[in-house]
Amino acid sequence: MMILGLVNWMQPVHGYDVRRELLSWSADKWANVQPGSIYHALRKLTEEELLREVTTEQVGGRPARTTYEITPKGLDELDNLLRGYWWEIKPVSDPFFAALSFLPALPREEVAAALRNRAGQLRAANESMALAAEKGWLREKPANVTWMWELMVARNEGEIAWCDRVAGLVESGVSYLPERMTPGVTEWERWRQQVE
Amino acid sequence: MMILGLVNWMQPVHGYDVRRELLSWSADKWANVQPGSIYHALRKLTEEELLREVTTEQVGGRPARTTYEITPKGLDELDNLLRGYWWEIKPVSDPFFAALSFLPALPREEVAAALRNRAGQLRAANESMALAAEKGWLREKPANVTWMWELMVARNEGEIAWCDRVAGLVESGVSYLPERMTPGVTEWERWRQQVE
DNA sequence: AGTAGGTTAGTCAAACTTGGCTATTACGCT
DNA sequence: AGCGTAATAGCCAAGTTTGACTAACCTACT
Repeated sequence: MMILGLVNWMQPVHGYDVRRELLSWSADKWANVQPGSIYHALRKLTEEELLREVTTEQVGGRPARTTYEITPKGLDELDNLLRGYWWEIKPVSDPFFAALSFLPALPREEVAAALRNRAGQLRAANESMALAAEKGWLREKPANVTWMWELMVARNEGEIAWCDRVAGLVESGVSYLPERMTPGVTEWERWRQQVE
Repeated sequence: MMILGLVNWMQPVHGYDVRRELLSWSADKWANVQPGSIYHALRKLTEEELLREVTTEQVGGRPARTTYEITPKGLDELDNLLRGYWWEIKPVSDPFFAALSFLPALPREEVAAALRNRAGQLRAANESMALAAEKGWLREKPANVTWMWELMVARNEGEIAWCDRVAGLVESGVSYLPERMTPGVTEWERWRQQVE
């Protein structure tokens, strides 16, 4: 868990601080930690004795805030977790693959257009990151943050080339079917006709 | 929803068929559809009137199987969903980013080793895909399946280069800290000492 | 002084996901 | 014939995630 690492780093902290830090990293996008999950996670980790409550203070009539810190057991577990993430590749789930697997369901022109558009979006993302690097924005961040961006850029570059290439193929009208099948009216084409 | 697309494609189908098809695509890895989710999804989609039950037959003492097909409303919704996936880029959540954000928590040699290892794993994955392409394995699949693989390969290539480059940087001992900060004993280093 | 709008801190029910479980039938092997 | 294994079909309780909501406080402007 991400949360454990953050608590270790920022301890002693209360939930709201963790939440703000995560949002400032836009971690809600690349980890799956929405605000609502945080408090649950903190309680669960405490139950497992990886965290420990420090104080519960209340300021005025606002909700009481509980502060947590990590336990030795938690430190150990975090070390394990981290190692796991570093050494193992877990294939990530990308909804674009789902789209891709239903490729024949959209008309060729649209698929090609969507691919070009995708390439464009990726290019724009890369450029804005490059821009941020040029201006000092990154100079204030630790190196690993910069590297994170560079990783995204690297992945995106591969994908841009792919998008353009496949868009070309789709436009060129190559058959989607495996070689040995005879082309003809497929299920998909029938569907298209129904929707329109 | 992925399930909706499959039902449309295979209709009329019962849950178990969908499950097998998804597993045969290893869709449990890149979509989040584990066997258990399928029946729930089917019922929910039926409730929303995107699907419709066709028959419920029973063979011997086995659980009765219910067959579903898509409704016109479902067809429409699927069309929308698909367009969304094609035209919008949704940043994917990758636990490796989490690892990366806690980079200073591991000793340099280990980070470098893990990165080299990662590059190696990615290379191996790419090679095995290339191999599968050479042998006829792909010839039986529709083109979009091949393209899907090529997309993974393309992304991986970018990442391999990145891994090697960053591994080099880490080994070279560059500071993780932003330029204007003075190097010194950081929080992280103190942690390392505690764990060891 | 009043009030609109933001910040602080956390709760909660509803939705979703998981993966292990059941119980039957079919198949392969000795 | 007997036995172990695999396939068939789906259920369900437990665990997670979500995002909308509350309710007080602060501050800055008119």
